[in-house]
Amino acid sequence: MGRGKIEIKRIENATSRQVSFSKRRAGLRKKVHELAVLCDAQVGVVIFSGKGKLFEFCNPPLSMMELIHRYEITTGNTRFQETDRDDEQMLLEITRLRNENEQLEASLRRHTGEDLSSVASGRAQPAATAA
Amino acid sequence: MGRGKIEIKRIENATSRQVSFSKRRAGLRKKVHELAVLCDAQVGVVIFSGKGKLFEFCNPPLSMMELIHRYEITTGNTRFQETDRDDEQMLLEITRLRNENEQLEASLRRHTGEDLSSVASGRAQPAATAA
DNA sequence: AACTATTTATAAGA
DNA sequence: TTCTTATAAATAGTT
Repeated sequence: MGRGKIEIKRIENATSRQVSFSKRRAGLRKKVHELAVLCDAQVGVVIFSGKGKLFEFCNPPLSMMELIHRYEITTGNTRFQETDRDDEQMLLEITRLRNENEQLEASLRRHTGEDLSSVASGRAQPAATAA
Repeated sequence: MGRGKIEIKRIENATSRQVSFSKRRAGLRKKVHELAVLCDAQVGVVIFSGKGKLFEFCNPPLSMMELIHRYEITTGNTRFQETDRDDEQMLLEITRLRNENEQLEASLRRHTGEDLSSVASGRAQPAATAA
């Protein structure tokens, strides 16, 4: 779409490449916006230039990170699956230890009349709310 | 670009909307491919239709997940930061509980000659290797 | 799915 | 870089 037809292959001239990159990024952004609005879709685009500079666009209501999260949930391709499994095990371990602890304290109370504060020192706020 | 100019607002007719969605997705895919090849860029697109169906495209050499990873590293916007903090706290809690437990067991041993197996049942493999 | 009248995007030039 | 414009490409409405 221009003064001449072009082949779709890497533009060798660095200046032309940069100019096309800039123009086509703008074009893509517009297309994404139109697609999202016209067709009621959620769209996110991530672009890294050859030199590694990041460009991104994403239409409301989701942010790019939210969209990525939805993507990961939908595909099941999430590095969180592994993490979540570990977290679940840690949570189970914490629960198990707390129960064991309570039983030990109860047993100890049965065998002594002493205050347990000397052995079971003040407990900090638990951190076991993580998912 | 068609028989008539259209306003950029949600297409109310569901059939037209679906047709436009399909056509424009194809157009977008082509634009993404051209941008990537012509300008030597890495591009990834994620689209969720209104009904939640996922469409994606990403040019080589990266996969979408690899691109997302690069995105997260570049922006520093990774949900791992938060998760890591929670994991660290859980690990600390597990360590604290185990220490407390040991002390309780020791105290209990001091007060009884009994086997503790009745109260402190066999402990499972700890899961505390998560990052 | 195809067609095509139009609109839109953009390559090259200024 | 920004503007211009000739031309290629995308697509809205139609069949």
